[in-house]
This record gives sequence, C-alpha cells and structure tokens, in this order.
Amino acid sequence: MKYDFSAVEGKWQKRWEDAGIFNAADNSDKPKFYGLVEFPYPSGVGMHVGHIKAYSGIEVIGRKRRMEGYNVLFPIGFDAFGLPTETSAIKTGIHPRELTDRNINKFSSQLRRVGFAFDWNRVVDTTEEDYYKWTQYIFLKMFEKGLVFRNTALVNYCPTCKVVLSNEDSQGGKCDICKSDIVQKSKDVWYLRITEYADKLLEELDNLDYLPNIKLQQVNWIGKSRGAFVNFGISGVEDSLRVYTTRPDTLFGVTFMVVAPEHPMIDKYADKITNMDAVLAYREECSKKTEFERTQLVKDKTGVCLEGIKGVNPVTGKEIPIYIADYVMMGYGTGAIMAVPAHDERDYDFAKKFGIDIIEVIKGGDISKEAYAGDGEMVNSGFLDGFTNKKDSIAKMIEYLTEKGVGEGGVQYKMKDWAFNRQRYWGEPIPIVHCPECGIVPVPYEELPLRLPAVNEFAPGEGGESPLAKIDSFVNCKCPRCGGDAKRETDTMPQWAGSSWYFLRYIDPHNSKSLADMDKLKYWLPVDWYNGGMEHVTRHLIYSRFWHRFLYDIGEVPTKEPYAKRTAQGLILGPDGEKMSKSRGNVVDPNDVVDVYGADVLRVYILFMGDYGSAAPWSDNSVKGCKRFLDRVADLPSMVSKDAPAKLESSFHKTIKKVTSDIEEMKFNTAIAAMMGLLNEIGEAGALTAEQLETFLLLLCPFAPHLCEELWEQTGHSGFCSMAKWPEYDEAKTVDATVELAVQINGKVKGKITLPINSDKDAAIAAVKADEKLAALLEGKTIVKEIVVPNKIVNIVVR
RNA sequence: GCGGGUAUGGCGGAAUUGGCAGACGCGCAAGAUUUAGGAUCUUGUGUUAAUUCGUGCAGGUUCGACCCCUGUUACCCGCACCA
Repeated sequence: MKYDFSAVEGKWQKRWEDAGIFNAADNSDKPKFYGLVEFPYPSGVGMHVGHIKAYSGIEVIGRKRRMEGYNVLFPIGFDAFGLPTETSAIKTGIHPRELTDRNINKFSSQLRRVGFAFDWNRVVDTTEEDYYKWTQYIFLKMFEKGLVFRNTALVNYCPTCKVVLSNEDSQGGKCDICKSDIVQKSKDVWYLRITEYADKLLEELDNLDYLPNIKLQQVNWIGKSRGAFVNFGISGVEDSLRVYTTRPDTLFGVTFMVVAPEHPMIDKYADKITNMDAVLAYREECSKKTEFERTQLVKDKTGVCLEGIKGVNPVTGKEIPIYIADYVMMGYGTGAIMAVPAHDERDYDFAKKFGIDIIEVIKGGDISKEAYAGDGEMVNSGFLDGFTNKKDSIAKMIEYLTEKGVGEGGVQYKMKDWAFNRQRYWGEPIPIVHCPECGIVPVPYEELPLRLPAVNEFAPGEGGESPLAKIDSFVNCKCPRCGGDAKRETDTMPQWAGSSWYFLRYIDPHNSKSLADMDKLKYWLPVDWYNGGMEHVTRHLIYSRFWHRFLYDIGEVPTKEPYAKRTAQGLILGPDGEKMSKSRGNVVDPNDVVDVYGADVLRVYILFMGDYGSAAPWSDNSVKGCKRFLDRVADLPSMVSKDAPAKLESSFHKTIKKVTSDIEEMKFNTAIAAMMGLLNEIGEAGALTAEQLETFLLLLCPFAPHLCEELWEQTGHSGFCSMAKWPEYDEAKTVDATVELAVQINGKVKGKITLPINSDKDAAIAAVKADEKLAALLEGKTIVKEIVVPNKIVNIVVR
C-alpha cells in the first residue's frame, strides 16, 4: 500500500514542533548527549543532498539516544558571513543582510521538510549582532593576551576577489573561492598566533576519539619537525646567518648555503655584494612567479651566487658560497638553509647545476649518481666519524653547537600564523582603532558589538581596500584611550572566525552577559560527537580547537577540547560517478526527491546507498528500492495476528542487536539492510504480532520517523514514537538452538551438517561420518587431520 | 615526490576481523495481475559442461586467506622544493 507521505510528513513535523519534543533541556537528570553537525553556509542555491548526508548520521544517532533516555542537544545554525553572499549582493544590488535572511529562511524550510530533529529554539546566525559581539569579544581577549599581532608580510592575494587569503584558503596556489591564481603581495596583515598553540593542539590529539585519518591529517598539517638552529659566520663581518636543519649532524657535508629571494641579509649586505644587479634581477623574476609556478616547477633549480660575501661553517671554519634561490622559502625555518648536497635531493640538483662540491658524510649510497637520504655510518665528519645511529649523531652535534654557542636544538612547524583579515564588507568588523598618538588601541568591551555600518556599496576598492574604508562615519572615531581623533580598522574577519566557536553558543544562545553560561557549559561540554566533511578537518577543525583551547586557558570554558569524537561522511557523487557540480550538470536536488518520494525515502536512501564514510554515486533506481521498502512497511499493520510464527522471535532479537550496534558504528547501510531482511522474513511468515510491529517501528523510527509516527498512531499508540523507549534484546534469544556447519574436505566446502549449538568436536565428526554423501567422499581416504571450529566449520584433511 | 586509502557479480555494496564469498538493494529474466503500459506480487539471477573456476595482478604463510606477509598495477584523497 502506498501512503500519502506529503500529508503525513507535514502533519508530524508540525506536531513535533508544537510539542517541542526535540528541544534540549538545560536542567535535566538524564545523561546528556551533544551531537553536532557542521552548520551550513546559506547560499542562494539552497540545500544539496550532501548536506542531508552530513546531518543524517548524527540525526539518527541522536534520535536513538533520545529513545534510550538521553537529554539530547542537536542544534543547527548558519555560518552566514562570507564572500558568496557579498558577491551576490554586488551583482544584484540587494543588501547582504536581506540576502542572508532570505537564504536562511530557504534553508530552514528545507531542513524542516526533511524532518531533522533539530532544536529550533537554539538557532545561531553568525551575522547577528548578538552573535558577532562575542566573536569580537574573543578577538579582543586574544589581543589582550598577545595572540594578535600585525605585520607587514608577503601574503597570498587573490586579484579576482581582491582579498588576502590565509595559507589554508590558498592551497595549491589557487584561491579557495574563485580558483584563480594567487599572487604574492606585501600588505599589513593581522595575525592570530596559532603557532603558539601548535604543541597543545598536537598533544591533546592523543586523548581524542577522532578517526585515525583525521588525526593524521591534523598532525601533518601542524607539521612539527625537530632539528637545530645553526649560526653560520659571514666572512669579514661580525654577524651570522642563521639556518634551520633537521640533520645538524651533516654539518661537515655543507658545501654552500642558500637564502630565500626575500631574505633581509641581501639588503643588509648590499654594499658588500658585488653582483647586486644580477641578484636584484633574480629577485624581481621570482616575485613575478605565482606561488603555484614556484612550487610546481620542481625539477629545474635556479639561483644566483652572492659574490663578495661567504658563509663560514661554524664547525670546520671553512668558507662556502652563499646563493639566492627560490627553492628556499622565506616562510619556513629562517628563510636560509645549509646545503648538504650529498644527502639532500634538492641540494644535490642545485650543486650539480652550479658545479659545487659534494662531500659524502653518511655511508650507504652512491653520491656520484644521486643524493643518499638513508641512514649509515658517519664519515668525513671529525668527531662524528663512526656514529651509525642518527639520533646519537644529531644529539652529539647539538651538544657541540650549544657548547660552542653557535647553535641549539629547536623545532619548526609547517603550520603558520593565521592571517586574520579580509578587505570585505560582509564579515565581523575587527574591533581596533588606529590612533596617531596611542597607536593600535582595542575597542573597549562595553562598546561591543562594533556594528557593521548600513551601506549600499559593497565592492572593494581598486587598491584592494575594504569597502568600509569609504564610509567616513565608520572610519572616523575618537581614540578610546586619549579621546583624540582616530581611525577605525576597516578590515573584517575571515569566514572562519564565526565558525570557530558556534558550538558554544548553541549551549546558551540568548545569553547577553557572556558567550555562554558556565554552568550550562559544564553540563553540555564537550560535544560528544561531531560529524562533518573531510574538507574541514585541517582548517575549521584546527581553528576551532585553537579558539576553544584559548578560551579554556583564560577560564571561559571548562574543557580543554571542544569535541570528544569526530567522524566524517563521504561525498555523494553524481549518477555518473563524478563529483556533483553545476558545470557537469549532475547535481541532484533533495527537494525533487522529497517532492516525488517523500522525506523518509530520501533519508533512508542516503544512509542505505553505501558505507557512510565513503563516496558513493547517486542512483535514482536505488531510491525506488527504498520507496518499495517503506511502502511494504506501511502494510505491516494489516498483517498483525496473534498466530504469528514463533520462529520470527529470534530474528527480531537479532535485528534489534544488529541495528543497535550498527547505528553506533555509523554502519547505517547494514542496519537498514537488516531491517529489510527482517521485513522479508515477516513477508514469508505472513504475520507478525502487535509487539513485533511495535519493535519494528521503533527500530526504523530514527531513519523514517514520519512513517513510523503515522503507523504508531494508527496502531493505537498515544504519544510519539520518537519519544518511546528504544527496544532491548535478549542475548539468549539471538542464538538459535541448532546451527549449520559447513564441512570442508581439504579446504573445499563439500557439504553441510546441522548440530545443536555448541556441539563439541566428537559430535561434529560423528555427524560428518553419519552423513551419507560426506561419508562416501571420505571412503578409502586416510584422514590426516580433523579441524573443528565450534558452530562454524569442519575441515577434514585427507590423503 | 611524501603520507593515507581503495580495488569483491551487469551496478551500489555485505562478509561476526583467519572459518560456507556475494547479505541487502538496484538491474535483468520468467510467471501472475492488467485491454495495454506503469505499479504491484511470486520465482530465479557470480561463473561453468562440471563435484569447474572465482574477491585488480604475481607469489608466499596456513588445515583454511577478500582478510596476514612480499612484490606489482590502477584509481581516489591529503600535503607538496618544509631544509
């Protein structure tokens, strides 16, 4: 029988909301469960099936937990500041505020249509004053603690978006938003000192239940390396050139040094360098290259020797040439390296091209052919000769350098400080005033929120300055410290700011005195389970852990870490197996599916299509299969009978057990498969008891809640199925009285025997010999070995 | 280049982690119902002449391997001249 899902689904969504059954209670004796999903960016195009998949996992888990008696917090909100809305505003002339409100309304109604069990009383919108007031508050706290600094630096700049991007936003040399090539530009930039938290973020990872690949990505992103700083002398002057190396023990093999094109020592010693023209020309050439060109053209090494000055090896006292080359980056280490061509591939290539000596200091390779990066005995290395263990030789050299005062051990991180400003309108204004007398002055806390001025012009200036710079009433202000004329900072925060703490605001979304009440934070934190996309594992997840840890350090939150557990869903690919995109025209709109099949079918299909963590292509036909499943479930009430066959009972207990554990492991596909299998068994049996139907509805409810509520009511229940008690199983009833064992002869399955459960070896062998067919196969053979795994298999080895 | 992952019927995917490969769904075929189509229901469906062969490919360990080991190929995802 088909049921009229459009009427049914709307009816139950309204009842849930009227009864407020999904609203979390702040004061409850029940155990708590805080399930979190990444809140969406409310774009104009509306929701994507990927959103549904991302939310469905925690949705099902949260619904199950609620039925198990937990006080569940499952909130939703909108990460609404950002470029796409601003771009759209510039195009259409509609204010970003107006567009954001429209988009949020659209998303909200779409989310409601799918029947997610969100607590709609706690919706957070990062662009509301009540919210960004606290984003600004956290920024000021960081400023106060010295974690905010300003620096002139070469930054990643997108010429199309006219905006400065963090390294995280410009991966691969492409703008994260518009995909055009990034150029390097010198700018004044606000930074957050995230590197100061690198170790803390790294250390706590051990105590967190994140998927292993997620942890690994974070570790790689932070990129901690141990090594040493070494100060090389510079010939003829009382100065040194500092380098970072992970292999200080190869110091005897250093035959040249390389500095990055932007390295300040070049300007410092401009009068000593005799070929300054060539050096400057090279530098000019490098600055024209995009980051992309510079990192992709790996093979061909270029560079210029600095004539007139030499480096002095602090261990050997030998003079060596210094080169400027773009394979050395200013942004990592000290921007200068000691080159050991015998044992570093890049240095090797460079030495070969420029005809520089190559000295072997580690035995084991053939340095006439290529660099040897492996381990081996140290040679040509003075006091290190004969060392065979890398750890020992490095420790010895660091000891030596420290003693001589020419270096020391140290660590480096690949992660860089977080470039924290954008020349944009639609973002949180940075609460800073520039005073000609006092310098950089923070806006006082009591003046927060520092509101975005209402304007009608959102396009950035040609010079790449923020649209806010054009608004005199905003820019001109009094200095909070001296009261004199001053100017406001006109840049805004990056998109990642608001999403770095939103999970805290859900706990107490309307608090006007603090970002959230401490007692409530203590009750709800940490987030028990956070699910989201793999694409946010290195950026958002690192940023928000950083902010949270900072708030912990200043006593604003009670836990070191925000998220106890983190998982990630796989992509939904288009029907063609390719990533969904407008340009490919393979995008599936969830609304179309809800229109035709209903929300329950959409939900069940998305979780049934494959392993939750893996990518899987969309298939319209498989959606129909889920539709059939639910239609058959809708027929179950007509099959209720007192004379249901007894054998169904153990199938029910098995299914309860399987669905219960599969949901916890996010194996939703096999949980649904188990229910389909049970339904097939019920179909064969032709009847089921009223209690069995009840159990079935409860198991299916987290996946297809509308249908289950409807049938729950139809079968005479009062109250909500969604609030009823999750079924329990009896372990004893999940096992059958008899089991079938496969019988192998020489490892090949030749037949089957049926035995009482837990029968021993003798019984199994006896049963095999009593089986006519199997006995015939053993006739005249010598039995070498008999292996019996109880309840599983018998294997008889014969000759 | 480095790191991680994946590879199973025509398709999406299962497999209690070393014990009957292919659960469940799609598709397909036959039948029922229908004026017909659609929808629905029933049965069948890895492959083979076979008691055969079969989890990307080549070996190995084991009574027994999709699972463990060695080598290899293809694809996917991260990072990428990180000193």
